[in-house]
Amino acid sequence: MIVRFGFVAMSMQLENASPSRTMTMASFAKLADREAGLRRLERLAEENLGNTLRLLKHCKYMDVKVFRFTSKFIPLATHEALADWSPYEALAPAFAEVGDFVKEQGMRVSFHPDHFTVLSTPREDVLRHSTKDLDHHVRMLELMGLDERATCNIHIGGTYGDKAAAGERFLRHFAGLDGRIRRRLTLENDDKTFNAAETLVISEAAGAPMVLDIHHHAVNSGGERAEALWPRIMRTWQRPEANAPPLPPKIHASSPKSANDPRGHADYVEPGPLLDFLVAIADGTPAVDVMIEAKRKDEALLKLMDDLRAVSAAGGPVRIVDGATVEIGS
DNA sequence: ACCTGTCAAGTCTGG
DNA sequence: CCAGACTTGACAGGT
Repeated sequence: MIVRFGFVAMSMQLENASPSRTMTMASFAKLADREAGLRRLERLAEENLGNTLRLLKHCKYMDVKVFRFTSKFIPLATHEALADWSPYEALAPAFAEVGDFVKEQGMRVSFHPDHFTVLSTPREDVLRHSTKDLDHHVRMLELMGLDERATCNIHIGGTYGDKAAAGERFLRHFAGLDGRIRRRLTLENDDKTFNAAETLVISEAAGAPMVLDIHHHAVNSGGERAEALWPRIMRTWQRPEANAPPLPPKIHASSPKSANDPRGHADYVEPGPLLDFLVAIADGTPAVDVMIEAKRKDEALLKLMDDLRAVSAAGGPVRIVDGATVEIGS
């Protein structure tokens, strides 16, 4: 089984390379010239995209093929007070430049709209904002010229005291989305509400791939073993409706911050539990991509690769392929 | 140069 | 019904 590792949004190694510089609404509102303010937001976005290109070049240097973009490229992009503003045309060349590099390098990229995007909501206004946010993310991928292998990962959302009803509402709202949005969505189990087994049922019903977060599963397992769910999770990645070739399943990996705060993310990733899981699924799984979600970002990935090199050198079930790829099992 | 409170957004819990 | 927690990088305003 080929395992490619990736990381999220930013680098702890590159200096002054934030991809998510922003401006608060309070300081925007203070500006005398609104048009000049909008140009300034667009300049910030260009800077964020430029820094993302630097990050992608850094990925190339590290052999990293799997990367998640920040959701904060364009400050205040979907803010109600700026609804008349469309930054997309002005930013098209900067997005295209990022997309061209992704395609040149054959990278797998994604977004993870944050927890304000909730398709299980009973509130009409929240659904409208969520849909707008998803459209915003998909539009950025389209401006990059990336096909439907570039996805947006979301959680099922809140339960509002009735998980079954929330799940049904999610499916109804999901079905109501534009195909161009729907076909890019992946669904992830979370650490509080919809666990892996529950997310899997919804993924299957929606026809959307499921991202398995093994840390979330460790703290919200519902009594299931992730290995037992794996064959079904794998099948959700066949994506017959997508206008793009199939992708390897994706896994999120992080480690508990402490016994006190088991849901928090630690600086680095403990190799043990991750390796155990990968060994357990290696038979019958040709390839997976593993997103490292640790506080130390790319440094955590490099440290994990060091740990895996040590396992390999000690005769463990790991073969190092390159700086961010290993082979496990046969 | 460095520190602290705040930030557009949603949901859950506890009072 | 409302305040605070959750979680996170970066701003904003202060020293």
